[in-house]
Amino acid sequence: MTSPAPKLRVIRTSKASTARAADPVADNLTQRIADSITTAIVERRLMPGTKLAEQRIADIFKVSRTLVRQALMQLSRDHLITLEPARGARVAEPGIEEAKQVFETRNMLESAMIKRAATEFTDAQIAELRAHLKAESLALQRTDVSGRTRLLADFHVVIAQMLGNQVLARLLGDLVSRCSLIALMYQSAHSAEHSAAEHVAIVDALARRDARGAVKLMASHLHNVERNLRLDPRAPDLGSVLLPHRL
Amino acid sequence: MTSPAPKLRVIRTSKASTARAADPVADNLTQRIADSITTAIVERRLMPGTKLAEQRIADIFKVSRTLVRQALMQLSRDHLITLEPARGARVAEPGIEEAKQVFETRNMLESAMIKRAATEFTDAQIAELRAHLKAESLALQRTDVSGRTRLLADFHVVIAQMLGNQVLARLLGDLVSRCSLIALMYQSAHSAEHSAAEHVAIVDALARRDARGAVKLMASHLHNVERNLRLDPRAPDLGSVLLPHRL
DNA sequence: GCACGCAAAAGTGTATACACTTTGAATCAC
DNA sequence: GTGATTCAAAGTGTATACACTTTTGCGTGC
Repeated sequence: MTSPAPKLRVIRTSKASTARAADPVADNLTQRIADSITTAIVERRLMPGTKLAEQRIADIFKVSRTLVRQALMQLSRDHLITLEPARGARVAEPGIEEAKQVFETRNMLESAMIKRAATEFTDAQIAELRAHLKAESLALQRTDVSGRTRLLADFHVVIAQMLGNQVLARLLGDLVSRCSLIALMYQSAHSAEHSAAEHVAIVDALARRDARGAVKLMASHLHNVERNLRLDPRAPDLGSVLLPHRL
Repeated sequence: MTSPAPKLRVIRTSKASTARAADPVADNLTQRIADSITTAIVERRLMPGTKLAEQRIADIFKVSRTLVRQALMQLSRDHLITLEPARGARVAEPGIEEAKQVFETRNMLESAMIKRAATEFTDAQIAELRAHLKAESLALQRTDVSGRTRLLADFHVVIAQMLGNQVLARLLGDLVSRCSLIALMYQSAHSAEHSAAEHVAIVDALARRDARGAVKLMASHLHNVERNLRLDPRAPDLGSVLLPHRL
C-alpha cells in the first residue's frame, strides 16, 4: 500500500514543518536576491526612489527575471520597494504620514511587549540581552556602521523572540526594517550612541523587574528616535520634488 | 499608423501612486485568484491541509501557472497557505502554539488601539461604528454565514482605519484573517451572536469615553474567542494525524 | 506475502519567448 | 526655436518549455 513507512525520508521535513512552514516562502536563491537588495537599501547604497529594473538585477545575479520578480514582490510586501503596474519597482519613499503610523504602531506593540518582558524574563534571558548590548557597544567602538545599525534594530526583535512569540517577532521585524528605511530617508539626527544608551536603560529596568519604568523608557526611546527625524512637512517635500531621484 | 492613439491614457496613474503604491502588488488578475482562494478557505470550501496544485488552479482560472504561483506566494505571506520547497502549496494548518501567539499579538495591538479610540473618536465616528454593528446584526438575522464572518472580523479592522493608521489597519487585517483560519480549524464554540454582543458593549464603552472599560472589554472579547477554541493539545493532534486531510 | 526498488506520472523550479506598455529621442510642422 | 508626433529602445506582463524532484504504481526478489 501507500506504506507510511517514512524510510530515509529527508530530515528536512521535520525542520520544514516546524520552523520554515511559517513563511520563508522561497528557496535560498530568491531569498538571497531579496536579502542583497534589502541590505543594499539599509546600507544606503540604494537611495529611495532608485529604479530597480528586473533585467539589470537578473544580469547581476546571473539568474532569470523570474527569480528577480519573486524577490521584488517579496520586498514590496515588506514596503521596502514600491511596485507600480507597468512601470516597475523603485526603492520606496515612505511619506511623513506613513512614518508616523509606523512609529505609532511600533509603540503599541513594543509597550505591551516590554511590559510582558519585565514580568516574565528570567535572569538568564536578561543576561542574554546584556550580551546583545555588549555587541552593540563593540560595534559602536569599531565604527562598524552597517553592523551597528543592524544590531540596534535587532535589539527590539530579539526581545520579541525571547518572549517566544514568533508571530510578534516577525511583525516587529517588518516594522523595524521599515523604520530603517524611514530613518535614512529623513536623515535621523538621533545618534547611534544615544540609542544604545537608551537600550541599556531599558534592560536595566527589566533587570529590576520595573515594568512601568521599562514601558516608559521604551516609549521615550521610540519617541526620541521619531522626534529626531527631519519630519518637517516642508523640507522633505521640496527636496524630493526638486532632486532627481532616478538613476 | 500602428499607434492605436494612446491619447486616452487612463487616470489610473494618480490612484496607483497614492493609494495602491503601498502594497497591492499585482494587477487585478493575480489578486482575483488570491481572493478567490482566500474566500474559499474562509468559507470552509477548502479544508486545512488540502493540496493546491498549480496546474489545477491554472486550468480553473484559464491562466498560466505564472499567475497562480504569484497568487500562492502572496497567500503564503498571509499565512493562509504553506509552501514547502518542492512539494507545493497546501491550505495552512496553524498549530496551537501559533494560534496562541496570534491572539496574544492581537491583544497587544488592539488594547492599545481601543484605548486611543476611546479618547479620540468623534461622535460621528462612533455613529459610523454603530452602523457597522447594525450590519452585523442584520447579517446574523439573515443567517448570512459568510457575510457575518466577514463583518465580525472587519469590526476590528474598521476601528484601526478610523484611527487613520493604515499601517496598523493592514497589520491587524492580516492577523484577523489568520484568526478566521484558526477559528475554523479548531471549530470555535464561540457563537457569532456572542461576538456581536461583545462588539456592542465595546462600542458603548467608547461612546462613554470609558477608555479603561473599553480596553477591558476588548481584552475579554479576544480572550473569549480564544478560550472557545478547542485548543486541547490532545484532540487536534490526534485528529489531524488520523484523518486524511488530502483530497 | 512483504519489502524493496525501479520507472512512469505528476508537480515544482527556472529560463526563455513574445506581446504590450512605457520611455525617450529624433523628426516634422508651425 | 517651440511644441506635438512618431518611432525605436527598454521594460514589464504572461505564457510556455524544459530540467529536476517528488510521488505513485508496478514488478521483482526473498
